[in-house]
Formats: sequence, structure tokens, C-alpha cells
Amino acid sequence: MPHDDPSAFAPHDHAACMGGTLARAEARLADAGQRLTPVRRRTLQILLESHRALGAYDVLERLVADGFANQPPVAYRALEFLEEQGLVHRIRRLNAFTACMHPGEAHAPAFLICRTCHAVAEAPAVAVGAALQVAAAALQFTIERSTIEALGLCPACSGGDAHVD
Amino acid sequence: MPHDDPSAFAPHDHAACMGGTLARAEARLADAGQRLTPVRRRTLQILLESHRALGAYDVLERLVADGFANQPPVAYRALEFLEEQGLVHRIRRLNAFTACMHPGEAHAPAFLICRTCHAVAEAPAVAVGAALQVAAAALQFTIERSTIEALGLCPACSGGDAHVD
DNA sequence: AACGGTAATGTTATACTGTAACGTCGGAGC
DNA sequence: GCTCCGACGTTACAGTATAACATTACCGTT
Repeated sequence: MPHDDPSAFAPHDHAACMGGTLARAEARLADAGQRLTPVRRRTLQILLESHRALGAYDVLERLVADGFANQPPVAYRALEFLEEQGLVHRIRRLNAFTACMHPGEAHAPAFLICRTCHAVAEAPAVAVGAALQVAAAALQFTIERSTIEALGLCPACSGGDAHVD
Repeated sequence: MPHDDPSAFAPHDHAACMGGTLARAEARLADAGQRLTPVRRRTLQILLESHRALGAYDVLERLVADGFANQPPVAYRALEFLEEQGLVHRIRRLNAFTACMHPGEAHAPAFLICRTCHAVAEAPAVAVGAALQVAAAALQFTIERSTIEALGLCPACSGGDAHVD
């Protein structure tokens, strides 16, 4: 096991977390014969900088600061590409995007979204996916992609009901 | 058991399905001391007419045809109200809304969305919810609301890979 | 090195989704 | 009748996303 996935909610060496994830992402792209162009690379970095979900326009704003054009397609194209490559996940509840924490591993992840600090953790969800498969099978439904998201309080924010932001 | 929930995917007496669901919805509102005003009632009916998810602007279009004002808040307010009352669910993946098929029963439903015919079924998902709780608990996360949606093919559309629309 | 094809990006414009804010109306209770 | 409050009307705008087409960069071939 090449890495042991600290939760986004737990304090951890974030520089290492970022670097490692970025490295795995690059490896994955190389395998797939896809190009990690400057916009794409920068977009991924931006998302990796925090365990939070950023809207496309937030990402765009950051890209603009780095000299890229201030046009929505710039951000959307990079995000879409990264999502197709499994390097970024879309958080539907927030209309936002977050970097995948373990690219390359097959996973149908569940996202835990803290409504207070807006951290987003990717939870192992094999069991959840399996249960969903069962429920779908009962209706003869064939699942192709699934969205599993939970809104609530992360450990840091639920202690003492502290509020941030 | 007052009703036995035919799946949206299975052929069924839709008039009865609609009528029954509407009746249960009314009962639920009466219990809660809430008013089912004309816009709200009509909005619910519109959603009940098909087992599909409609965008707010689709609903609005139908409302306009019935003489209501052609302003987004008209639709959004009715939809928001109905969702709060548990009579309507929001399908995040589609930015759309669908009528709840068994109002009044406590449920954290999973939605199965056919990418071909766009039918949406509400699947029993107690097991899925439980699995999600477990996954969240492992990270000390407290779930308040969850979104569980699957995109794929309904039985009718997966047979022979037929395509509609 | 010129050529040609494909992928990526630049750019413009616009469609779609959602909400803030304030004014008006109508019914329920005093 | 008056007042309060919840629902609705209306205006205006904020936020999210994509279509479509022009241009450029990259890569392999000749």
C-alpha cells in the first residue's frame, strides 16, 4: 500500500499529501497517454492546496492570477479533463470540484462535506456502493455512475458546536 | 401497509399512483398545519404527472400555461416549500426536481436515474444509508443530510440497448 | 524542413440555474 | 376595522455552464 490516506479532517503533513497525490496523478496521466498541460497542472494544484471544494469560478480566479485567460471555458475544460481522468471529483451538492485523494485506485467514493468549515473528505465507500448496487438490482437498474455525498459536521467542527466562517 | 410502491420503471396504473400520492401529500400537509396553495398544488401535480425530474424552468413553463406569473421565484418557492415538506426531492445530478413517491414515510432515498428515458425511481435505501453512516462514523463525521443518486439504465432501456430521445 | 492532422487553447457570446430584495395582497385573530 | 403574517408579484441580478468558431501548439510523416 503506497500511501495510507489521512482523512482530510485529520491534521496531516499536507505538503507531502499534496506532492504525493500530484505525483500519482502524473503517473496516471502518463499511463493513459494524456498530457498534463500548464492549465491542467495548475488547476490540479489549486484544488490540491486545500481539502475543500472550489467552484469553477474560484478556480478560474486563481488561474487568472497566474496569467491564464479570464474565460469560463478555461477553467471548465481543465476541470472536465481532470474529472474524466479520475483526478478530480465533482461535488454536485456544492456545484464545485475537489481533487481526488487517491487517483488510480478504482473507487466509487462517498464525499463528506462539512457545512461549517467546508472541508471535503473522500470516504472509503465500497460498502455503500455495494448496498446501492443491491438496491438498484432489485429494480433491474444498471448503475453506470453514482453520486454519494453527505452534508454534516466534521470532527473539528462538531466538537463544542464551534463555528467557523 | 397503505400502498405498495410500484417502481417508476414498472408499468403501473399511473392515475392511481398520482392520485394516491397526492392524497397522502395533502394529508401530510394538513398534519403539519401547512397550506397547499394553488401554485403549490399545481407544482406537485406537474411533478406527479411523470416519473421524471423536471428543471425549475420546466415547471415554471407549465405553471405559466396555467396562468401563473412567468417569474423564476414562482417555481422556486413552490419547489422549495414542497421539498421542505418532504413532498418533493431534488435531483442534484440533474439540477431538477421530482415528486416524492411515499411522502410521510421516513426515508433517505436513493435515486436511480435512467440516462436514456430520464425516468427517475426512488429506491429503498436504508441499507445504503446505514453503510454511509458507518463510513462517516469511521471519520467521526456527523451526517445531517445525504444525497445518493445513480445514473444508468432502467430495465426498459437496457433491454437490447434501445435508445430513446 | 515543409506538411498535415489532431489536440489544446483563445475568444465571443449566450444559455441555464438560482436568489435577493421589496412591494402587494389576503386571510386569521383581536 | 385593524394589524399581523404568510404567500405571492415583480424587478433585478448573481452564479453556473456550454456552444461555437478561430487560432495555435504539438507530433509524426515525408
